Amino acid sequence: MSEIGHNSEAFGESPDVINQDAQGRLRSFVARLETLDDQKDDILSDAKEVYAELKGEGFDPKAIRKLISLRKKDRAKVIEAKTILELYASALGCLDLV
Amino acid sequence: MSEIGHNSEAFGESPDVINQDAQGRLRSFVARLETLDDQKDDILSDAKEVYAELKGEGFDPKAIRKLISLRKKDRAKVIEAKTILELYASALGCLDLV
Amino acid sequence: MSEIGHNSEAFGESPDVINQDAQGRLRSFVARLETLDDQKDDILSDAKEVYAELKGEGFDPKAIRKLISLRKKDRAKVIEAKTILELYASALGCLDLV
Amino acid sequence: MSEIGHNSEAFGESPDVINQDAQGRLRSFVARLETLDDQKDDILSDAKEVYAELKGEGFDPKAIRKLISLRKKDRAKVIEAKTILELYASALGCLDLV
DNA sequence: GGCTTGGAATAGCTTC
DNA sequence: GAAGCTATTCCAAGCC
Repeated sequence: MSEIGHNSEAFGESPDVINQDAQGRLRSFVARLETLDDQKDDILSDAKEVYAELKGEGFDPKAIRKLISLRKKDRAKVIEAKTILELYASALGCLDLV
Repeated sequence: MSEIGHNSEAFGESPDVINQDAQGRLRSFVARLETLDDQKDDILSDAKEVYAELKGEGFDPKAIRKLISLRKKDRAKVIEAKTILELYASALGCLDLV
Repeated sequence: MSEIGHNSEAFGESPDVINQDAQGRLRSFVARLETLDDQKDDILSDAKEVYAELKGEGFDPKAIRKLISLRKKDRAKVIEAKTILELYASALGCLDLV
Repeated sequence: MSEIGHNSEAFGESPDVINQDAQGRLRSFVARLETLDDQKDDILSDAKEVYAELKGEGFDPKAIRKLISLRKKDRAKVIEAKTILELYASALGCLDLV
């Protein structure tokens, strides 16, 4: 393991200097990413509140999640999935379950 | 079973109808949630760019993902660490001794 | 799109039909999976009994669940721990130095 | 924290003796539960293989999961219905008819 | 019986 | 484009 933070002898190309530079850039990248992650968590938290609110008004959170998910998904794919399920159920003779 | 937005008092209307008010609130909730979801997608997109950038500078994206994940877990772990001791005592059936 | 068990080549038959062979294999797969699922349920049932028993002896089931979960994670962590060091080096862009 | 494993002065009722006993029983319970958990993991692993296999034959794993889930729920309902019937028959003193 | 936690499944991104 | 890994989502079991 090479000692990080040990500034070796004022040479511009020594491995340690490279590491120190890399370390600085790494810190910067990590900071940016963690900031973004925090923002994402805030948004998820907000969404959670909205779900709590609508639940408080008597709506079904689960149903609304599903609804939003469906709106986001491609309609064609939804239909295809349903078709396959019916196909298999039919093969098993339990179409009534679908 | 009581249904929100169900306006069938003494009317012969279909049960599958929601009143105007509930419909409006539902639209509002869905709009808010979809806005939040869009923002989340933007952030994920930004993070993606950052990963592309750091990769371009020779860093390993996978490793940095792991790093950030570990840092996040560590922060979370400190918070729950205080409960573990009690938990162990409780597991031994001698919580009263702690 | 190629569909397994879809025997409609040049026939006017419904697309929602599976051929005999595919149907047989499907039945077989489902049977195997349902057998496995039954076995899993038996095991979960046994575990439930153990938890009831230990609760009867004054232990805290919730704590013990947590304990077992932590032990499982620990074991997993030990296995991956050896990769983390390389990962950190990699994150710094200096894997070659390790 | 009380020192576990320290057998204090040969008294049968000291807390440490109680703890040692509790510790032994705890170990036993944990061992039983972890064995069961291992078995469960084996079964899940087997199921995973089956899903991989059927996928290899062109079936849609997701659809089959759904199908099995539906069949399971259905069976549960059938069993429940039968139970209720027996319950009523029993109440009417005509269990022999069921 | 709902609510909350934990585990399993799915989907998306990454790499080969 | 297929396969593995990670992250999110979903669901069910457990507890109050």
